[in-house]
Amino acid sequence: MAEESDRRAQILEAAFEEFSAKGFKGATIKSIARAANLQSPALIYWYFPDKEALFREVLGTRIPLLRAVRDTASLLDLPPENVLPSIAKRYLSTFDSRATQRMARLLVGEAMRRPEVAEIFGNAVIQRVLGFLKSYMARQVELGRLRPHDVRASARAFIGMLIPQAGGKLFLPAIREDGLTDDEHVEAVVGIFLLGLERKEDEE
Amino acid sequence: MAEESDRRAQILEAAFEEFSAKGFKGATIKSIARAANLQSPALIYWYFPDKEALFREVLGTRIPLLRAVRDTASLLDLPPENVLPSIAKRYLSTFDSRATQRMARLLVGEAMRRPEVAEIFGNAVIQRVLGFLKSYMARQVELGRLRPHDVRASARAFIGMLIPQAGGKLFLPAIREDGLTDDEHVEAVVGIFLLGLERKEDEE
DNA sequence: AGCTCTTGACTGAACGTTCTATCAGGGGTA
DNA sequence: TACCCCTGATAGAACGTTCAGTCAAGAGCT
Repeated sequence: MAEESDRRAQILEAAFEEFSAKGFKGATIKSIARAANLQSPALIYWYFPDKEALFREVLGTRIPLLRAVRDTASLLDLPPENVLPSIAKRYLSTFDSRATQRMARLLVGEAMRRPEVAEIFGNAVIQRVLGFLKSYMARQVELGRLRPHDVRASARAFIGMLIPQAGGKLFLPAIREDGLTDDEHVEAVVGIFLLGLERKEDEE
Repeated sequence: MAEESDRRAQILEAAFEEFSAKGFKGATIKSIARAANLQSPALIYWYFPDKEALFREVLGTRIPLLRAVRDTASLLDLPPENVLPSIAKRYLSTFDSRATQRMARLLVGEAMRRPEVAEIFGNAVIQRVLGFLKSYMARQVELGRLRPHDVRASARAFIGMLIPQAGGKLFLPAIREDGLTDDEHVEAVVGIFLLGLERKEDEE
């Protein structure tokens, strides 16, 4: 059980590479076999019943549990001046990893056409991130560190503010043209966000 | 010149439908012909040299000049309390149109795999929106209505705050689950944004 | 008017290639 | 021998594309 078959892993890795670069339709069994250095594409069918199953397994084994919101229970009570910049930077730096970039391209690209991928994407990634942010915001309102507001909107807003910057890394070089660095962006938007949600002095 | 050949338009429409639903690889000449009610797929080759050219023409003729940032020169001097909610609502309501939804799916989906689509997308849509927002923000800073700040970051932040909500309409039903309406979202995030960029009382 | 010739729009059949998937069999190890 | 891992050949379908040819509508001539 230990090795989980060298070959299997090798095929999965190559399939991940091909699928993320060309999409499900664009990647072929032959191209995957070539990328995996297999002498014959037929070998793939020894490990996987068909292309569809191979694709599903790539998705299943490679979905990243986003580092940015892992081990977050302990963060709930910490003040936003510390937590938000840290989350934002971790979130953006996630996209510096080649593996994450490929996974994101794969997920976003296929989610457009395959509802089941959209669901995986929505549940595994978006829901988790938004869910954490909502509960964090709610907790901070409770603690009186943020003014009362609709946390569904602020959670969307916070993660959304980072998306154009992430998009620049992923597939839109046009965005990068003005040379704004991650740190500059995070500092600016967290500043706006916190001032915008500051508890008013005359309240409570 | 007036009609631009009924048939041609008919094929373009069907191709748009097919490409946006299944992607370039997923849509076939045959499926496009069927969608266009042609008796023979061969007819497509009378109007277009090949599939690639058909795809390019679909992109070229269907790219939306985003309503949200059209005729914007006149907005530059108007105060953000009026302009920003209006832009945000127009931007989000754009995605209620089926044609825009399909175009967005097509652009985002193919931009992942085709750099030339990413470039079109980047230049035709993103650059225009971000460009307008940057100059608007800069102008408002000049007028003393917003505090001085990095407009590259605030432009990204403003449009970004709306993206999760737009994504919910496009392909991520998971986001819609908490029932936040466009108007609620816009009101909340514009509130945060404006408070966050308010000119401080003791300045100037 | 009647006739032929040309042209633009369209079709069915077919081409060569590429795709996924199958299958009979072979080498290595126990 | 028996089993697992692997291969080459190939089936069968689908792909984009080409091509010869049909057909209705008009142009030009008589």
